[in-house]
Parts: sequence; C-alpha cells; structure tokens
Amino acid sequence: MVLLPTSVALAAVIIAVTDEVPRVLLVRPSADQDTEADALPSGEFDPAEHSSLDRGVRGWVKVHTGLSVRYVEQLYTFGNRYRDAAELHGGPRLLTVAYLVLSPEHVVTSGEQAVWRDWYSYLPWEDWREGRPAVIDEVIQPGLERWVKSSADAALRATREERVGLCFGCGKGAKRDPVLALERYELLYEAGLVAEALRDRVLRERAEGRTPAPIDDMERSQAARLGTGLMRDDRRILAAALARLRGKLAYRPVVFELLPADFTLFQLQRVVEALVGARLHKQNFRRMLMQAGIVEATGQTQATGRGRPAELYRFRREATRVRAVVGIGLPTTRAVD
Amino acid sequence: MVLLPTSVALAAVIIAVTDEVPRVLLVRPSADQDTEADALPSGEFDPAEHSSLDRGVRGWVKVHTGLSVRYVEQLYTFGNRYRDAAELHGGPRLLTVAYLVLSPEHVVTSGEQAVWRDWYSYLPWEDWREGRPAVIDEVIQPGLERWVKSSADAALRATREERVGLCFGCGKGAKRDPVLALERYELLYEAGLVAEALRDRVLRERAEGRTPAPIDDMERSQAARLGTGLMRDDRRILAAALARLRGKLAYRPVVFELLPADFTLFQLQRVVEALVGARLHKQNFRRMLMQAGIVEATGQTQATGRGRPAELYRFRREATRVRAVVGIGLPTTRAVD
DNA sequence: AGAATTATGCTCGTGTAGAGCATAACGTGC
DNA sequence: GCACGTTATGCTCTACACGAGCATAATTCT
Repeated sequence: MVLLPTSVALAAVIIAVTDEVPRVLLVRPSADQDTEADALPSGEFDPAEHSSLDRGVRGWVKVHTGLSVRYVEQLYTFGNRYRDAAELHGGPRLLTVAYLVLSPEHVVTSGEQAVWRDWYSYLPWEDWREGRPAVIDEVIQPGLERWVKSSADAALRATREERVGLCFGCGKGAKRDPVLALERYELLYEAGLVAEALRDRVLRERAEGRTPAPIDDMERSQAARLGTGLMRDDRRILAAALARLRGKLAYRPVVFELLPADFTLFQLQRVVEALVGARLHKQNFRRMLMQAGIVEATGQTQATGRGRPAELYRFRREATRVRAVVGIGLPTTRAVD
Repeated sequence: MVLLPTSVALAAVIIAVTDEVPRVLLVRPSADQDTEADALPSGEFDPAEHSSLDRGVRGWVKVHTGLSVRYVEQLYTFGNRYRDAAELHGGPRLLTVAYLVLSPEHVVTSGEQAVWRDWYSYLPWEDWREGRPAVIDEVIQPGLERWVKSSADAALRATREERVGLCFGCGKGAKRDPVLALERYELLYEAGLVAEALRDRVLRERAEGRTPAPIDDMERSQAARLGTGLMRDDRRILAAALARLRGKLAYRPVVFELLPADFTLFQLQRVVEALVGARLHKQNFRRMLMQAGIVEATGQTQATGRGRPAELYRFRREATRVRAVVGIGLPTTRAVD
C-alpha cells in the first residue's frame, strides 16, 4: 500500500440559467482565510465513503447546496505543481477532478456560504449577446498585441500571432467559435492579462527564491476589466466547463437539463443564447428543433402578458433513437466581408 | 498534510497507424502475475518528480517505449471502487488518469514487454471498413435482445431498447456514429457480453460474500467472439480513446500527428479510414481537404509501383488561422430508406 | 379599432457533402 | 508500340442544411 503526498479534491461547476443569465454556484471563503476570492464548491475525495468519483461529486454538491442533482459530467483533472499556494510551504500536491453539473432553474441554495453568480462576470469577453464586448477592443486586443510583439524570436511570434487570431480573430472569413472559451482564457492567462496570472507570477518568483517583480498599475487595472478572479485555477475550470457545455449543446440534448419540464420555444432559445453567448435567429432555431424532432407540443399555451401566447413544449427523450446526433446547432454567422 | 489511501496512476493509450492498421501499445504482464491479460502502459504519478500530469505521462511513456512523444491529451479519470482486484484484499483505492498519446508511424518499441496490437482485435464491432462486422448480427444483436427482454419493468426495458437503438441501431434513418464507441462498449459491458463483465461479476459477488454464479459456456464463447479482454478496465479506456480520437478528427487536424511529414492524399485517407473504421469517398475526401486548405502540395510525386504516381503533400500548420474549425469530416452515409 | 408585440409559417439563396462519370498518368503483358 | 488494368485527379449533378428575411396569426395595450 503506497501513500503518496497527494491530495485528491473534487470540484463542481454547478450551472443554472435564470432570467437569461447563466449562473455558476460559488462559495465564499471562510472569514479566517487570508485569500479573498470566491471558489468553486469542492471537497476531498474519500474512497471510504465514495464508491465512484461521480458519487463523490453528488455527495459534495448535496453538502454545499442541499441539491440532489441529476446531470453530472467529468470535465478534466488538474495536477500542476503550485496550483495550491499551500504547496509552497510543504503542503501536499493537490489533484483536482473537476465536474460539470447542470441543474434546472428553480434551484434554492441551502447550506453554507453559497451564492449564484453570472458566469460572464468572470469571463466578460465571452458574452456577445449585445454585440462584440467592448473589453475586447479596449483591453484584450492591445494587450495581446503587446504580448505578440514581446516574443523572443520570430517562430514564437508566429505561434502567438496564430493563437491570437484563432481565439479572438476578426479578420476575413474568421468566425467567432463559442467553443474556444478555454483556449481564450488560457491565452489571456499566458499573456499575463488576467488577475490570476499576476498573482501566480509573484508566487512563482517567490518559490524560485527571487524578489517578485511588482504588479504595476496598468496590469492591475487591465486585470480588473477582465472580470473577477477566483481562487486557485477555478476560473480556468469555469472556462473549461463553459467550453464543454457549449460544445456539447451541438450534439447532445443537454439544454433540457437546465429547463423546467414544460417550456416555450423562445424560453429554450433564451437559455441556449445565454450559454452560447450569442443571439440566434428565431425562425431558424424553431425550424431546427422541429426537424430534429426533439421537442413536442403539449397543447397548452402560455401568455407572457403581451403578444400572441406561445405554445408549451416538452423534451422528447425518445428522440435520441431517431438521429444519433441531436442537439442545438451553434451559430456561425456567415462572413460579412 | 493529508494522506489518503488512494493510489494515483497514469495510463497511456498510445496510438500509431501502420499499414492501414490502427495500433495501440500494450505491455505484457510480468510472468509472476496471476493475471494473464495485457495492459495499457502505466505508472504511478509521482508529485516529487512530475511537475504536471502531462509531464508524468511523457515520463512513463519514455520509460515504457523510449519515445519522446509530441501529442498528449488527457482523456478521463477513473475512480470506481473495485476497479483493481487488489482492493478486495485491503489494497488502496486506485485512481487512474488516462491519456491519449499519438505517435507517427515510424515508431520502434524499445524497453520492456511492449507490443503493438491492432486495436480492433479488442473492439471488433468498431471496424466497418469491410462492411458491417459479422459479429454484430451473430453475437451482439441477439445478446442485446436477450438483455432488453430480461428487463425488470417496462421503463427499464424502454431505456435499454433506446440505448441499443442508439448504439447499434440499423433502423430507418439511423446512421452509424463512429464517435459512440465508448457508449457501445459500456452497453456491451452492462449487458454482460464482454469478458471483463463476466470477470467482474464474479469479483463483485465474491466481494459481497456470495457464492459466485459460474460463467456458463455460452457466455464464455460469446465473450471470446467479442475480442480479447484487457487488464482491469483498460478496454473501456481504449474505447474512450477511440471515441475521443474519432470525435476530434472532425474539428481538429490531429491526423497529422500520426503521419510522416510528407504523404499522399490517399495515405492520409487510409489513416483516417483506419481510425474512423469506415471507408470514405476518395474524390470527396480530396475536395474537402483542398477547400479546407489544410494541406499543400510539395511538388514531388511518389510512385506506388502501378498506376499513376500520387503527388506528395504536407500539413499546413498556418491553416488553423483561416478557419476556426479545421478537420476531417466524418462520413454520414445518406439514409438509404 | 388600430397599433404594438410576440409567435409561427414559408421562401429564397448559398454552401456543403454524397455519389458518380470522365480523364490523366503510370505500369504490365503481348 | 499497343491494349489493358490500376491509381490519381478533375468535374458535375443533386439533396440537404442553414442563414436571412418576408408574411401572417394571435394576443395586449391605448
């Protein structure tokens, strides 16, 4: 029996969409912590109690929120050195298995210091519903340009330029790909634009016994415009969850895990738009749903106050049999050259 | 510092394609083991030596094969109870972080008992290049029908029927989806058709203190037709790797990690066919490559002995900038109602 | 009643992909 | 040298998915 100085944690990105806002559940750190940032709900994996990782996640989610969630999907396992600052002082290596958890909207938070937050307050460049976010032109583009220019050699410069183009490209024929959310966060981290990158730079230099270069005002104000930081690499995990969820929308009917049993097609569209971070064409969205056959009318209608009442629909679970690929197509705005 | 009775292993699914055969690298168990099945190369994660999980995998791959691999991608983390039979006798809980590793074809195995195996000898129902595999009609379909019929209640029966239809469905409008490889394996496991399911049934019953129901001859011969079993749940990991690789082909240019620098378009096609397990339309495949702009001609040609010599091409790395989505489209044979 | 608002139905144009015919460039056997 | 098989490459026809927008239906508000 081998005992490794490794601690295994389970972290959950719990998602719900209410009022067209995609929310993630975070916990506030206890008052006696010296860190201030919020964190994803997590807990240690206990092999004695948890017969599987999934069940471990469900257990911890129940502790944090009181919820018995249905949809749980493993995201990624993180194990980089110095993810946890405690490691610098001889703490064990922290391995985190991150999970994506989807919850219908009518969620009530019970338990401790848990709060629902708009996930775009942590990834503001991902929300294009009101058009191209101003933060891209004002902070990200210039910041990334400096980063590209500061490359040591031509090869590195080319690689960086390519990555920037792929992630934030707005040239001819370039379409924004909502699924690249993780790549975008990692780019901003490497370029030293987000708050965690600055924090970790200091930690790393301290670990190497050097005097940390101070964080200057421009860096700090830039980072502030790029949203709030989270504990450890929780924001990276959040970005990974967003990317996975967006990708999955296109080929699996996962949206319905976030909706009540009965819904109007427009409600469904609003939820998808919130997740994808882009507006969709109403009529085409309806057409796609109908010809995929993944929803069926209940016969009832729902009045919203004004305008024609919308028909209520429900998810057809049997639909998965008909077509292997069922899902919500992501928008690919035709190049407007 | 918390010490958990948990052992963290890194396992690698190392893939190469030679002579139109997709191969996976396996290690033979040492002679003093009581188990006979081959296993994926793996090793314990050592936080003292490995600064990240990726680097740990590279390290172990080097030990097992002598290779310095380029493409490494995390697949999934497995942590179910009783994955490792040693756990029954008080051994630690085994957590395995599985990785997909791609290697160009000209690989020479050095080191220990490592052998390249055709991965379809473990998943014979996944290779449709010579048409629908006979094993599906002869073993799988009847076996799954029995499983569906043996359901306790109508609801379970409906769920099972749906899963069978999705995974192996050949009804109207149903297309075979190469990406569902993992779902197919898991279905066969749950239905008790593959060898590991029989093995684990005995283990589970023994763990619960019951007298294990014997494995009858029909079960044994069925399982034998469904390919060779591997150690632990390594075959599930292999299925997961296959599914991930097939899925990734469609939106990322990963095939080129398995090819030499220069190749003919037909060689490229053969590799993709080997991975997807299906034949492709030659002309359409070429057209797709050209209009995606992911390859460029070198100007040289290669004679195969007979027939017109083919032009040599190389991968255009810059191509990723042009279109966010670059990859090899998977075939979707049009419904032949 | 009429305007505003929301839901729903339908069409048009374009791009993509499945399928197959036609031609080009090489070997082999006579 | 010539017919033939074989492989590579170019092109067309067609069905379908999807972006975009017009038109109509069913409500509420004034």
